[in-house]
Amino acid sequence: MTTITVLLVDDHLVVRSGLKALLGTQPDFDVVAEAASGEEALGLVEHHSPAVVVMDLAMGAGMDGIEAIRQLRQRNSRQAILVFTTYDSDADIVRAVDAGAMGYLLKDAAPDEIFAAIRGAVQGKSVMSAPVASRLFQQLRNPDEVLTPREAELLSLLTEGLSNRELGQRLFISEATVKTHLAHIYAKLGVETRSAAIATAIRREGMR
Amino acid sequence: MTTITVLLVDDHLVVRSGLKALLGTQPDFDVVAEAASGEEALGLVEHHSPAVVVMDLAMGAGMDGIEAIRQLRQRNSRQAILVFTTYDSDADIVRAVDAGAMGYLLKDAAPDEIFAAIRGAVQGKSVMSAPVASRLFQQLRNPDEVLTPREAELLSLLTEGLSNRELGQRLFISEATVKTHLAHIYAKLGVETRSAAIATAIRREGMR
DNA sequence: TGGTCTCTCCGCCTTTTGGCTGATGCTGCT
DNA sequence: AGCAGCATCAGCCAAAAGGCGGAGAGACCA
Repeated sequence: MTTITVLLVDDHLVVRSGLKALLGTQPDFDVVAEAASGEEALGLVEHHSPAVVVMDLAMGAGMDGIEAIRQLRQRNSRQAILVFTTYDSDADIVRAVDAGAMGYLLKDAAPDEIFAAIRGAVQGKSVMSAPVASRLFQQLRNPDEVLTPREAELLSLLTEGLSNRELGQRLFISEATVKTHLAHIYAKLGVETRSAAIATAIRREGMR
Repeated sequence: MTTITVLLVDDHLVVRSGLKALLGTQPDFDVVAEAASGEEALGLVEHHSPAVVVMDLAMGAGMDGIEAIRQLRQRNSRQAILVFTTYDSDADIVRAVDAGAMGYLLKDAAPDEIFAAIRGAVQGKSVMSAPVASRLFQQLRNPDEVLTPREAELLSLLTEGLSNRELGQRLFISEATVKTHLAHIYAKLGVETRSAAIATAIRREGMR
């Protein structure tokens, strides 16, 4: 039995100590360090070279989890990165996998599920919670409903409450183009109005 | 030194065990039970009569934290109830205090802050995290920005993505009245458009 | 080469929203 | 009695958003 060294990254102390206590019940896990922010995580990975990084996405201040994952990947570190977060937002899942995460777990996952995910991650297996997986499958099944990068960008700005004119200025495109994109977004989201699009977008993305 | 019995209520196992580990470092705390849902919490309070109930607001399924607090209060139980949650949403704070919570802590609070809050709660003191307190003060200082019940009702429906016409039909008022209410809501929220109102409303309410 | 996506842009027309002013009835407080 | 706040409604007008059809440029892939 090989020992698996783990770095925990979460801005909430209670979550870190809870996870640490949980992993402590397994003989093959060794939590070698904890970080409360993305910046801290980068430094600790350097010094400890853990086999697995378990990372929350929503970090209170500074670098968020996605960015931390991206930077870890760029430094060609060989850590397996597991996302461990509260919400199963479509955008977060895609972005995390895109950034190089090996797996995606929800915080309400059963202990055994968490253990299995970590053990799998070091072996190169990617593991995700059932709700997360089903979301991804649905996206694969309905490619029509997947926003293009540009559309996603627009939608994101839309949830800031910008007008068409402002959207155009911000993205350096004409208002006509903005309207075209919006029409496509509405169709894909299955809504008829900007308001409904904002509502579903914000709710869907898990927020904050 | 008296021992303070505590019931933890949170749907996330890691949070519960983290909090338990944290409270375990203090000699005067005794976590007598844990619940993963509001329903479970009600039963456990019956059997254990803890001095303090530490409760998360966002429970995955079933009864949410606010409702659990309300029901505990109705059963004239003498427990001090502490809200321990991730987001400092205006609405949640108000509703929790209204339902009978003694304090409102954020999950990123420092350990000492958590300890102090629990010890204070049994003595009838109400404690809240600094960001939470400042939100409440701001509401007291700027009563102009507090929505009337009717306005809040409208805003809530607004975040469903309804049009003015639909709002009117739903509330049995004319479209003219809807517009009047909306104008007031925009002014109080400090926004100019429906979109921005929806965005700030949903974000402010903490969501999920 | 041809087909498909994506992003970009146009015009025209209808509907929706928002700003402004003003007004009524009710309630509660002083 | 008088005043303030709330909820209700109206009309008018300008601005914003949305629906419809069409279209060109570049990327990518079979």
